[in-house]
Amino acid sequence: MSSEKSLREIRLEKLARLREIGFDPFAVEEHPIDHSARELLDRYEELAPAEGEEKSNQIRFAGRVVSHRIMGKAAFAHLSDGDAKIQVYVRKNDVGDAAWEAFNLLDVGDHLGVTGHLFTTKTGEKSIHVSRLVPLSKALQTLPLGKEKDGERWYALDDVETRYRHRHLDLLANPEARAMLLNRSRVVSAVRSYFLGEGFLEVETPVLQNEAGGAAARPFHSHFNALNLDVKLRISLELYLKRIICGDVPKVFEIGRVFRNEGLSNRHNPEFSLLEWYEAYVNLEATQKRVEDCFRFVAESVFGSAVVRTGDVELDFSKPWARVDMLEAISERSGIAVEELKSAESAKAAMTRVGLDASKETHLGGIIEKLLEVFVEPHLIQPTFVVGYPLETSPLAKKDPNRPGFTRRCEGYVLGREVCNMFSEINDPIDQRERFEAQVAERAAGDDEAHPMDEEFLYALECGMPPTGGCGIGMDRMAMLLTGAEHVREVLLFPMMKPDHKPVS
RNA sequence: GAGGGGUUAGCUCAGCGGUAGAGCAACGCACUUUUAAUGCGUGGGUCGUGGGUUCAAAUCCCACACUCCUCACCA
Repeated sequence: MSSEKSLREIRLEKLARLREIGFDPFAVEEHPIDHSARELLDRYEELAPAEGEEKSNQIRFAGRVVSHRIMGKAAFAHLSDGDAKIQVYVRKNDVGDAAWEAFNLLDVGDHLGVTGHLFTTKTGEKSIHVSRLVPLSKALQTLPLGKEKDGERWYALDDVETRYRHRHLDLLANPEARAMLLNRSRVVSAVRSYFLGEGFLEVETPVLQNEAGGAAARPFHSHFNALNLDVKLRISLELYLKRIICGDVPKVFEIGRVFRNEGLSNRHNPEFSLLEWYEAYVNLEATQKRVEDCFRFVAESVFGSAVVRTGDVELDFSKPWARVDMLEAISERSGIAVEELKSAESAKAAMTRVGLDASKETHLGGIIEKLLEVFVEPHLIQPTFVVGYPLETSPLAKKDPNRPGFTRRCEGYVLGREVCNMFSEINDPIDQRERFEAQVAERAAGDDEAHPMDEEFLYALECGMPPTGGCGIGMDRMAMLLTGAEHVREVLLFPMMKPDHKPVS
């Protein structure tokens, strides 16, 4: 576009002029910074010089020019270091003719380094009185930085597509979006430090696999040229991690990207970060306790409190989570008697009676989970564990010895959404083989998400795995609920987007 | 995959058959404590892409692309 081209050309001309007068911004390699903008503002009393001592109390700062006001032979600008911004005051007399011209050649978006002393303007704003300035980069594009006063903002970057496709613009222009993304990273770091602090070993297992197992999902397919081998991208971390347990590493975890070839939604991105941990010699209840500890630790270390406010809800992670029995919860919310959920036939009839389509259901477990999803999940706002999952949908969880047809499995819910899935891992290789065989039969019957047979994993179990508790938490969903994000894309730096055929501005 | 909304200047948006608009940003001049700086002046658009209807299309119709929302799909 010609107008945009001309804006860019104007900036290129300014760059050329900067170089002519000895201020080539791209030739500069460094500009040490004594304090962040936030520090300068917070520690102003301590850092500002006394009257007459300005020259011996110089500080260095650098940041992006986010606004500027030039008034004849003096000028103001705000420099942002991303976290906060501070005003700088430049006078022609103080910096000299060449630097003054250089300053006048700056645009919003450029990076500038300054040396000067702290002072307060007539209107009361803590600022830097500049004695020396160094342009550090020239932005050739105009940046969508809005104007701002007293927390009110004008003309900021709002277009969702631009925010996701050009995330750097979002990061530098939208403080709320930036905070969410940074907090997501802090959540992941806090999770890692929790498990390291608890004596877990962090590992990395293969992304490229012959068979993608450990979850019910369609995988992505790829090809390894050197071995002429079709491979799949992992859909979970589970089976490799349990093989490490079989190697007598009793506490192990991984935080890694997994890939599921499924739809997009406000809670689904095809690649997402999954945390899984496995702990030998502990039961389901101990794993639940770990989930509680982990959430409390993360909330406290990232947000400073175990009580997190998100939207208009206060989530309390300081207390043990509520525990509800799956069938009882369904019964309570749907009016279906627990007795009706004992056989596929009666459960189907009940499902139809409450107005749901039962025609696609092939087994009791699927019906029960569907009923849970419809009737119970939306009500689980405060942290809640739903205990007792059906055998058919839990091919890797130990059978509940006291309850035929059910397993020692539990899922945690917060804000009406599943946040974690944990169970006592099957360590009986004969049982595990039977479960896989049942899954293979379902796959043969047309369920392309049924779990494939994994002989390598079975061999490891045959070599002996101790009783083990394991759990998986979607890190993106965890970040969403802690940051109050409504869309998973708000906690992903670069969410999945179709190729854009429009010219890049 | 289905339905609905959107795509106009760098950004945020208005215009919805009759010569493409505003604010901010940009450019010029003035201004050595301003802060959504101010005053005066100036430039900037294949109106998402491709067809069609019409004397005339940003505007109406069709197709396509991207996008958002809802639904479907989604241990």
